[in-house]
Amino acid sequence: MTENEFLQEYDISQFDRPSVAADIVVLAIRNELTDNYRREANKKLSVLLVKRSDYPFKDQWSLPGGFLLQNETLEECAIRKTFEKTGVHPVSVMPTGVFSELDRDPRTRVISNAFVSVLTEDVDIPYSTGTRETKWFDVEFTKENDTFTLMLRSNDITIKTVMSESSHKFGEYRYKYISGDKLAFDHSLILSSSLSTLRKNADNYYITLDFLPEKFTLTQFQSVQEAIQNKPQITANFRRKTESYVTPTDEYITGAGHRPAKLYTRKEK
Amino acid sequence: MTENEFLQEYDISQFDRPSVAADIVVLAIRNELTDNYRREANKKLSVLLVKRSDYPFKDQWSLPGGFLLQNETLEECAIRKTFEKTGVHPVSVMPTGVFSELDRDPRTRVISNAFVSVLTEDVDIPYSTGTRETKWFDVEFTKENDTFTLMLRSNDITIKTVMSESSHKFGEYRYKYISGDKLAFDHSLILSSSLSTLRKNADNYYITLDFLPEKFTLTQFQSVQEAIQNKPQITANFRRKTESYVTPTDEYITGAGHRPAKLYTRKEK
DNA sequence: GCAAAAGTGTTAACAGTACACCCATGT
DNA sequence: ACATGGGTGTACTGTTAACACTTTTGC
Repeated sequence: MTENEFLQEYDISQFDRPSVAADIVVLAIRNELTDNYRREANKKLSVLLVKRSDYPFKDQWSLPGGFLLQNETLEECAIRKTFEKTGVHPVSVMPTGVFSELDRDPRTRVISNAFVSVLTEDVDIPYSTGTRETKWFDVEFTKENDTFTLMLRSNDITIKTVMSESSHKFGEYRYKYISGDKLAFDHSLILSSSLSTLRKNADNYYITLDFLPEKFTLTQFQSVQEAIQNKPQITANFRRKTESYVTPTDEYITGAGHRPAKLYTRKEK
Repeated sequence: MTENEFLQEYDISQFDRPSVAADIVVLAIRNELTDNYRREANKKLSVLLVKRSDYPFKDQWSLPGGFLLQNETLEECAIRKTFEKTGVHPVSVMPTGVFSELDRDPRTRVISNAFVSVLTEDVDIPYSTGTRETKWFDVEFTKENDTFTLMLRSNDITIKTVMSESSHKFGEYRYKYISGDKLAFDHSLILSSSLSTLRKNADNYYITLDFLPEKFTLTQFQSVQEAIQNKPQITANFRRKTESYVTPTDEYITGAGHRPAKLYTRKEK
């Protein structure tokens, strides 16, 4: 038998196959409102959640996501789903892990591939449009002793989940539920794990830069870095540390009530 | 309709489902032979490859791997496959990425989940047992300008693949084939990508420690670190840098023709 | 005794931290 | 004028690199 004959007779239905999905943690840096035209807004990290309209977990909040189509890669699936839910077309998404536990979906075996997308350009955040089924939630993920708390807050909804770390091998973060509210499926765990992975990886500046637009100011860069890692930086030091990662252009941003900021592009490695 | 009624009527066959597989880069630190009873052996990184006995890619070398069973997670699948091919039962394996390109398998759509396992305890390496269909190959993966070369050497076989980097976003390394020999499927690319991911992650000492046995000497630790990163360390400095990652026990290894070495355990984070 | 690995001490260079300070702008 | 973010200089501090050196063992 030749290779061609073999392939013609190959029967794919002889193996059980799980369903394969992508779930995306869509994050945005939300500017808090200020009454001062000069003052820079406070930055908060928000995540986009979708209220499920069907079973299973009907009416519960979940990460956007869906099943992989036959003619797309997982990254393409994640980008497509992000676009369908937010209207934003990210150039790329960051993989944060695969969730293959047996009972994570009550319908059938589903392997979920998690991704993170950080939107750094201004998004129209439908923060309080009553009846929509997608909403942005402020994210706080904090550790106290061995307990992790995920707080998700929209203007009228608070989802609080308490977890512990179930494994921390090979730089992967995995959590298990202790008490409190839950998102649909294991999405509270996927969200926590993806956020931890993003935070850890973001100490490599290239990863933050991959989320920024082509041209950006150093303050923008610093804001995104601070929002992701939830840690303030001293400007002078941040600039020196990131000096080798960026190239200055000769363009400036004006009209902000203070000295114009130089635009930079990322330096290729 | 209730959630239970929904689940009873749910038809999983309505969606196309790809096949899901795990492929494992099984690495070992091979000791080169020495004629001096006192002298420490030179350390080389080796990878376990399997000669395919069936179509497709019949008679070509490939990474061990196989399809996910319904009652196991991807990690369990990778551990099972590692055991089936090497006889070694690793406590855990490190995920290094998902390969979901459309045409990577000529039979049908297959999503491959890549893992790395580093065996740090002495393995019986069947380095030159003629007719076996699994063999250890010395690994060299080097970069020159924008060209990457993967050299795999067994005693009588040399597989040399030349590649370029196809993407380097979000800390993921992806390569594309330029010229030379190939492993079956896209396994040359998976191997290169997994090795790069391992090397980068290994600058976090916890990841190297995750591969070491419960008790180890600092020289063992340093050897594994050096083999993975292919970079010699100055002992005095290595010890100071890793001091906060390990806890000394009061056991010693004797009988090596020189001063006994203290055994250490990894310090939990 | 001696070769080899185990393990320590000393110094210099470098990168990161904290903070004081000046610059350029729109209202 | 002035508040604000943009941007720079400097002194201090902790980490890392390089290398010289001592200790302990089996043959």
